[in-house]
Amino acid sequence: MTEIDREGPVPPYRQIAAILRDRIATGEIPPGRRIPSLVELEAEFAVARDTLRKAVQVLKDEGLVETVTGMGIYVRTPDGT
Amino acid sequence: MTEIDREGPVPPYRQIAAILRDRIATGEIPPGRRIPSLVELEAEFAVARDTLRKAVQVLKDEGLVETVTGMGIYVRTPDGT
DNA sequence: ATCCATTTGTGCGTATGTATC
DNA sequence: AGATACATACGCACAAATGGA
Repeated sequence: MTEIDREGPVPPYRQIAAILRDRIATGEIPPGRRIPSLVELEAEFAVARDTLRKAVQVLKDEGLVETVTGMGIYVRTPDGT
Repeated sequence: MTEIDREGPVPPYRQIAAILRDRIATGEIPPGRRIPSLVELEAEFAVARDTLRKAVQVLKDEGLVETVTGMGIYVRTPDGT
């Protein structure tokens, strides 16, 4: 369980986005691989789906990940995919 | 078609769980027997599969039923199975 | 061995309502 | 009023297991 600071000024969805962004940057989650499902992330961060959706949306807007309906959310590779 | 109250405070998935729990308790659906499939329940209660999934999850947590992929949802017997 | 229909399992996308700050 | 968060519900797509033709 990863702790989220609910007191500070940074909303949970931004904190989670930052954490996932870091995991991608460090290669902990390499390109082409799927990131944990919303259900798993829900358990890890103890937040609602809605919050996770927003966090993922941030990464999608940054072009770091892309979602595939019925499959999951994948880390984008430098080139295609 | 069994009616579900969508006005009250009790969410549909809890109402459905209660209905199925009652059918099991009264013996209407005896131990070892299969419960109607999700498709059939979908028709009976006019709700989405996601809602039924949650209702079934409640009964699974209570140890009343168990699911078998490709087969169905079965009422557990006091002893095994 | 193959194919297909059935059934549950697992994902995400979207929408609505409520509550809090 | 607006942003954030949570719970619930519905829809759609794909995967895996089972059983029968």
